[in-house]
Amino acid sequence: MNYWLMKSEPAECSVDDALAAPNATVPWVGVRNYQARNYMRDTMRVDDGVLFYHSSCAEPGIVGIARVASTPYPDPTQFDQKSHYFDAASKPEEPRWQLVDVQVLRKIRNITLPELRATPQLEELLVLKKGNRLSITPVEPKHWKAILKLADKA
DNA sequence: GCCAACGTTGGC
DNA sequence: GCCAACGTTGGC
Repeated sequence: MNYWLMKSEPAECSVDDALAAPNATVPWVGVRNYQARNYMRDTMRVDDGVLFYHSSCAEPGIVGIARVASTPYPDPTQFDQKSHYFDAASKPEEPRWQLVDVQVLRKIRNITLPELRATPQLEELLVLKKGNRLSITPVEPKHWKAILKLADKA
């Protein structure tokens, strides 16, 4: 069992949007970075833990606990000419972009970026590292536990 | 809007 | 394969 942090822009898909979807499950569309894709395609397993993170917004932070809810499959938006994520170079017989479904299990209070940075146990959390831009990063078990503990603090 | 950091592209 | 130019991410 592995753990992950996955960034989503709330203007695109917030944790509330995900909760409102059938089974609180959304396809993680729009990843167009090979390293992030490789995590979804090659490393993620169903039931892996996911920290749902809001990025590019007023209060960036971890807002939900989720799980990987499917095996990888082609991101349909890469073939949709009207989509912002359309990729003309990707062919249906050889899809370039794969995704997984993510199911939100519970919404938590927003553990904000400043709070994460102020937590000594999270010093090595990848998403806090300088220059990190990856939208999907692995999370160590000790970091997962520390964040769950923070989630339940008042 | 700014800008640091990083990824991708494409000419050579 | 190198690397400059360009595009994107994402916090502030």
